[in-house]
Amino acid sequence: MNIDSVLRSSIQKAIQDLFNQQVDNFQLQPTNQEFEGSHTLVCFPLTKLSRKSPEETGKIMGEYLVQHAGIVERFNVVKGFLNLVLNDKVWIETLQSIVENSSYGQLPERGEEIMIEYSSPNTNKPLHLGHLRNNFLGYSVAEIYKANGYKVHKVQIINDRGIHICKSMAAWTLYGEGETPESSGIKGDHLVGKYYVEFDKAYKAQVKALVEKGMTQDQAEKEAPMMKLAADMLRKWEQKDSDIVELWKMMNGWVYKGFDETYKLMGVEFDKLYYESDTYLLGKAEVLKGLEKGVFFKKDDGSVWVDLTVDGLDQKVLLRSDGTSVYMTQDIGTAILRFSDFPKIVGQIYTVGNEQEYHFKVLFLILNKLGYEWARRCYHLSYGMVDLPTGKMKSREGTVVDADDLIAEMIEEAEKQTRALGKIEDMNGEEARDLFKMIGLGALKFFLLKVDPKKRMLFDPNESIQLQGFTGPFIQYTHARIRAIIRKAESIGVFQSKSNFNEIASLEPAEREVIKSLSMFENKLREAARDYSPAVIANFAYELAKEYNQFYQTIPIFNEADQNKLRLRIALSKSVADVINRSMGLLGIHVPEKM
RNA sequence: GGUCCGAUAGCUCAACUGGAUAGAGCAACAGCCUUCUAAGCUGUAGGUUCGGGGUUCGAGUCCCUGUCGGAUCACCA
Repeated sequence: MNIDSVLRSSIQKAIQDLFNQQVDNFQLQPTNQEFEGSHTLVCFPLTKLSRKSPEETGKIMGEYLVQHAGIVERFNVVKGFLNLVLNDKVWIETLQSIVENSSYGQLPERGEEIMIEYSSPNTNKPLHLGHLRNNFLGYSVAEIYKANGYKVHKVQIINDRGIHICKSMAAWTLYGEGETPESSGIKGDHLVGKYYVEFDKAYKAQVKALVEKGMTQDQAEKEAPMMKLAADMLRKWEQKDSDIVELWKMMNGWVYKGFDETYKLMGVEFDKLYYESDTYLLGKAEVLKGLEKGVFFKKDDGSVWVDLTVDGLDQKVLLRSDGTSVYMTQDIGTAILRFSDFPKIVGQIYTVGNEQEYHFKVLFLILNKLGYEWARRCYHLSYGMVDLPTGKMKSREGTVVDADDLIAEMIEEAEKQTRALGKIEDMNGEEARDLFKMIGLGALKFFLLKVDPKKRMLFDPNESIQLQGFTGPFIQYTHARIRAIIRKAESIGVFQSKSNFNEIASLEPAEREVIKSLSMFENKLREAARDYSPAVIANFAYELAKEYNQFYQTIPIFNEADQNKLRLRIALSKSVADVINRSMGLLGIHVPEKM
């Protein structure tokens, strides 16, 4: 049963009967901890209907509900707030229905498909902390949408061409001496990244030398031989020069192999990959069509523009005067391509940092102007930058936190702290390694996902490896503890008869609180999807675990002589473990049987 | 300069979209292991929600204004 909707319709009926009015937008909120009750009706807005004081209104409503709504046991009114105490039978029935619902936390199929893009790295350097936030967010939002009944397609666009990769290619050609991942033992993406740094070093030295010889900064930046070489490679690549294309393929191949390893470690995956080298020429035809339709306009020099001044934005170039595409053109083409690849999707979610907010605003406006109905359902999942205690991450200053290094450190730290507690002596080597990985990654993912995606966040390495308090491992630990209880319950045969809680008359407060938390899960799922926010799930999972730990601490489960009550406690525990497992799964975090 | 975000306990974050005395974790202090895992639980202390106006029964939340951060405004991606 759904308590909220039952209660809402009772309240609606009460208003109807008492005040002879049709209202359905009254405010029903959770009761504050300090007052008795679970649901609170805010009475101020109702005073217009009742023409009585808020207190009086609350009292009348409360009395009516106790008499007519079967589920309200008693009430109290504090100021204008009507606090409702539901009878324990309702909570017991709620638990019963959660226990019996094997797909609790999976909302019904909507028959809609949606696409989500995330990761989308450049191929000239390895992934870093910013990519971790991006990937974890994208993966998690995809899972949240699945749980909301959507069919989800996860994609990324790999920025595999352009001047950035040519820089790495240029430096490798000059200084590489044939070095490969195999010959050096360096992971492919890191090796290519190494030459990207080499390029930058050599380039800067050349610019400096030219400026000292009297060139202006601008001129020097264009004239430096390193840059000319990279630009030349880009030109040759576009002309499909076979030597350059071979080199490009080889180095990108190294990077992909490296990325694959990192993605595997991170536990993210994709249903389809788009490559910029395939899509960068798309969109031009669309722009020309739009030009014919009069959606865009042409300037005297031949360049094509969109005028967004009526939308409060500027004019934006879509085709250069030489007829070539820009980034925006390509994104228009890619969006349309994706809708023809997946004709059933109703929209797209782009997981991209907030520095590109303007870009996506423009992109969606343009798609809309081109007449694509689905443009309304395109959403930029914009997230804030990750800062370090030392300030911003800057690749040039070497303050970037490398994804592979960070994950390795987290796992190492998890191992150190786990071993120190001495609880895993009976595990074999492989089990232990899996556990360290689960805990290390759980800590990292939870740390990055518990914060509202929109907000920029601070990554403090010391805090992220903490395993106590509002952390992933705290929740994993709660799960492991419950699993120990379930194992014990199984060994003494508690599950042998089917659970039926009808004969239980009342609950302990701690039990009631846990059921209350459990019952919020599906609402949280909807909220998380609506807000594109895994943080909603992270907060929920934490609240649930905390609530359960209080129960665990105050009530010794197996001391209970009444078999029905014992079964209820075991069933309650199992439901918590299941919901923790499921909600952590939505964050891409695994939970252990023991830790 | 225009536009858009943000500012909440010493630190990191919440606050059900306008509701009650603004909540957690970390750090500090004081307690709880012969019991189902102490990666836990209980308590103490910590606040002019950046400043100033306004809107109303009620504002951390909405409006105006100022201060301080950040992003963005390329025939770059």
